[in-house]
Amino acid sequence: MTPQLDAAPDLAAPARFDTLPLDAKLQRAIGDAGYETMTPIQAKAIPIVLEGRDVMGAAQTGTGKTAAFSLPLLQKMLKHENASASPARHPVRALVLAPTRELADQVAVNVKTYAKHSNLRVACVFGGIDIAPQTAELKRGVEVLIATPGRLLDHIQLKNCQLNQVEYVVLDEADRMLDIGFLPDLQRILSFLPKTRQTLLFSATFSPEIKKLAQSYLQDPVLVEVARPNATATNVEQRFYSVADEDKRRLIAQILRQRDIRQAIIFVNSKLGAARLARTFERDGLRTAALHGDKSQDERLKSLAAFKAGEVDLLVATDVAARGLDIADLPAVFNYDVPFNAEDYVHRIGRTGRAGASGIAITLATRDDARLVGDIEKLIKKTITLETAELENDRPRRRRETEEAPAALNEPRPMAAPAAAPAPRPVRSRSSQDPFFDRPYEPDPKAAPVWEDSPAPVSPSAGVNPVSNPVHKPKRRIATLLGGKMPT
DNA sequence: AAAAAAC
Repeated sequence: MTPQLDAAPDLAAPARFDTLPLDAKLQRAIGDAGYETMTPIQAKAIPIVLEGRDVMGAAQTGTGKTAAFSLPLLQKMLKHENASASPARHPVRALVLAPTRELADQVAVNVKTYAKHSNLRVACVFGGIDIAPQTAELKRGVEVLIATPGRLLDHIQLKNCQLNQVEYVVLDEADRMLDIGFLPDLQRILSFLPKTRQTLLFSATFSPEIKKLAQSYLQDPVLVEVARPNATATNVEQRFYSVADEDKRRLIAQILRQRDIRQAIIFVNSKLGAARLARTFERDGLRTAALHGDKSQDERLKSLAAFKAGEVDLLVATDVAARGLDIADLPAVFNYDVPFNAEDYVHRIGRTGRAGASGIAITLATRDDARLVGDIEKLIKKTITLETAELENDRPRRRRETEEAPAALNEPRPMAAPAAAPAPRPVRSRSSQDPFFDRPYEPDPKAAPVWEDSPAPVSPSAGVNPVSNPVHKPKRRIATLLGGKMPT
């Protein structure tokens, strides 16, 4: 064998975590998690963070940015790990900010996993839930704090935590944290931190304007880019369909069946739209959950957990779910609405195709969406071909009188609408045009219980009829529902 | 045209 051939595999081999100068406690946790080799963003960013430099890191969705900042940050934190033994006040040493509560929670779960063999105390605070337990935890002292901006400001105001000795700040989804909606809160929070500190910004998307703005929050930063910013993950198949609004639901049903997709997130642009669409899929008997800002935090976390656990097949969500959420092996993402911001498109479809898996992203565009689709094309630098949706079963036959109606239709709908509520919409009149309703109903005895088993009405502020959930009807899995042929 | 983030 020639020396060249011997050398080649070594050069190509991805760097291993165990080559990093990380404490044995962290190495053990990495090993426990089953991680061996680093992703490109991890291989590049971790040594630079360890050096103490400010970093602006850009890498595609699903390539391990959380570990890229968490591991070196924890390494740096280890010098504080026995602060809990000291009777003095315990200042926060590292702060991680995230734009949504679910993402903050997820980051905290990750950081805690990496920190589990150390004595570091990691806490997470966000709004929508009882503040008292968070206050108690903060007062006992934490070294690493993960937070959403609003609740953190609350805690600052209440003097529940001391941020004047923060050494490390991470902005996860940094471009979002720096955008106009978050910037005032962010600036207030930063005003409580020491000027001398290490700042890390990570995202899959950075616009030129945000990049420039970000410079003012960084000192002599290193730009770590493993892909052109705004690049979509290469392992996600992207398709765009031109379709009328009223056909969108049927097209989704058709694609789910044709491509045998077992689970999907369906993104819509508004909370009301999410609540409504989720309700229609639910009426169709699909195991569906909704995730949007008009739901209680308890419902939001339950929706996400049920989806992650596979107890729910369709998650209808607003952009609250667009960024960062790591749902293992999610096969598909639908954009029921084209997102208003092209960046959000990159993040939405980044929920699939994570950690090297393949995924499919399907965007449904009406004729009014041409400009938004153009924006996406420009951002991701890929040519978009708008396909015309070929709807099967365009004129479904009417069910004959003698034929037994699907059980789903015969079941009494639990419409216990309060007297004040408007009458439920007449869903049945549309049923014969709806492929879903023409499916025979086969209860799946093995189907996992649906989390909504306790009444979880959509928030009235969402403007949806406050009918209680059809909870006692077993939900059908997509596979069961769509497994057979469509009626002709 | 919206969503998110505190009470």
